Amino acid sequence: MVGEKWSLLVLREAFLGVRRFADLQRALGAPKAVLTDRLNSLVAQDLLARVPYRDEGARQRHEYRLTERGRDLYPAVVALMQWGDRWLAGDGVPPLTLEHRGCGEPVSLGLRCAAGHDVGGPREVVATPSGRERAGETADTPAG
Amino acid sequence: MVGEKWSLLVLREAFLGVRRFADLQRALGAPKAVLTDRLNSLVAQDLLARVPYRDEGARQRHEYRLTERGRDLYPAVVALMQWGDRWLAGDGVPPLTLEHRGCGEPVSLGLRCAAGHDVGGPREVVATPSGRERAGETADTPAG
DNA sequence: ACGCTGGGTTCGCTTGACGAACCGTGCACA
DNA sequence: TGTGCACGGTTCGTCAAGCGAACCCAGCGT
Repeated sequence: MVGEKWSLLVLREAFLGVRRFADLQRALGAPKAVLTDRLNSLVAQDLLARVPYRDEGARQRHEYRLTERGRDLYPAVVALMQWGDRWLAGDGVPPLTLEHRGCGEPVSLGLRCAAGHDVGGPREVVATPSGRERAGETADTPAG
Repeated sequence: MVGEKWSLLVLREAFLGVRRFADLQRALGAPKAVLTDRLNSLVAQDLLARVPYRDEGARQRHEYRLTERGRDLYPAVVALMQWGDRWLAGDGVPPLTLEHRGCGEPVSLGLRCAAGHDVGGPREVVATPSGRERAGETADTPAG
């Protein structure tokens, strides 16, 4: 659903507060036609909403704002950003630090279980489809 | 980098312990040619490694295992899975619950700041490129 | 010698991404 | 009253990527 080339990038910009077509285009460098298409499908999927706005002394236009469904993708986007900051540092794009509004401390994303333990990675996790056993794949020792 | 259509799907299966070409192809339904291509580029990007194995009474073959770089994408994949379980439930694919190995409690992904506060969403976060101010976009009230 | 299996490659077609050019509405200014 | 401009698109032709079906090859068991 977010597998098309620009979808996640558009959402990332949306999370950073970019809402206008031209700003998105500038920020991403995507061709207009593709951006139009991607925005339309994000709207169709109810990840973005097209809302009218008007600047002082300008005609009415539309901007694209996150819906609840779209906002809920925030962790996924942050996870990818953190990965990029960790592994792709120095590729031209400076890392982006996220700070908790008010408290000012850096924000990070972590996996933890209901008992409060931090989870380090896929090895510490067992996946079961809705409680039942997963059929006999090679799944007993994941992710090595 | 993970924007090609199947990359994240391949990684998801990898996190679930699927390592073999044929199993990946069965699980994903991707055409062989595309899967080959995707696996090669994931290997080239050092997200997967191609390691030899041999089953009893079979010839030596290769399987694809996550590298550290690849394993580090786990939070991103989990985030997308949780999003899917929340918003796409009932679309045929049953949700997958992740349990902490040993403790048995369900695992979930959360955003929190260094002071220990849970962060609810993009509104509670201020993004700054490596500490400096972001240029005058429309970024003062993000993600509405 | 033969066939089976896993892991591919090749082929022809369709779909998507791309940049450049064009369009149309409505404001500002002359 | 007309001209220019900016935003937000659409259209067009080209080129890359995704697709299913068919084919291929190494090596094992029989």
